[in-house]
Amino acid sequence: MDEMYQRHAELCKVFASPTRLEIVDLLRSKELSVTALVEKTKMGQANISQHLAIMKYKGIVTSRRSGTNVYYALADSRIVAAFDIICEVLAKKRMIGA
Amino acid sequence: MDEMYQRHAELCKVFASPTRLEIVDLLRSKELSVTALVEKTKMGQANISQHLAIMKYKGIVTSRRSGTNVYYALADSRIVAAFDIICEVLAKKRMIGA
DNA sequence: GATAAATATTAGCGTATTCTAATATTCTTA
DNA sequence: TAAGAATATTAGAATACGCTAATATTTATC
Repeated sequence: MDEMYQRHAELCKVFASPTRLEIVDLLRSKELSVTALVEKTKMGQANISQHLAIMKYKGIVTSRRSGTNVYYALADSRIVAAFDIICEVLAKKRMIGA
Repeated sequence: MDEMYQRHAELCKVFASPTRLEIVDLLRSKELSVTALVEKTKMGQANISQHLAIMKYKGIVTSRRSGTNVYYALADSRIVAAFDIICEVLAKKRMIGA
């Protein structure tokens, strides 16, 4: 039971980084290569690779190789659902002014 | 746009701690005093108070004083929905064996 | 096989986080 | 107003995190 919260927290840590959230958002509808993610996020390549490695290890994304490119995609569509719920909560907070 | 991911991440950080997740879970159906939360989580009082302060600042919980007791409750029921979605994703991962 | 492009890995620095111990504050009751 | 219960705050240590720079690996093409 206690270990369950630990596992839950480990998974949530994935969403505790702005860069990883941006990656999730970019992958919500289609897979993208590392290069594409680097261009869109305007972050360093090593950094993006590290974040993708973390997300893959946590089971949030999958990867597939095609030539020299590696394409990443979300492993579970419910991730987007959770993402959007947090956005709703944020939007509500804005209105209240918190 | 970029700041949106920052704010989103700040909110998700609340769920990146096993102790805070346990607090959210304990508060899912009813408000509880700090003492009750300390007893149920078996963590130090200072620690629980700190976590509650973080969660209150982030707008995840509300508090109400009654005598010497302070009762905390979830501020938005959708928090539980997001919590449960992550649990579903975790359960699926268990089956796959990741 | 050498070269070039795409991606991954490693090391290290600065910062943030979580916990404990000690102390302070708030509120009730006598 | 003094004492005790509930809660909050502060300081400090150990650990974890996110980024950059440099280097290594993988794959395709010549």
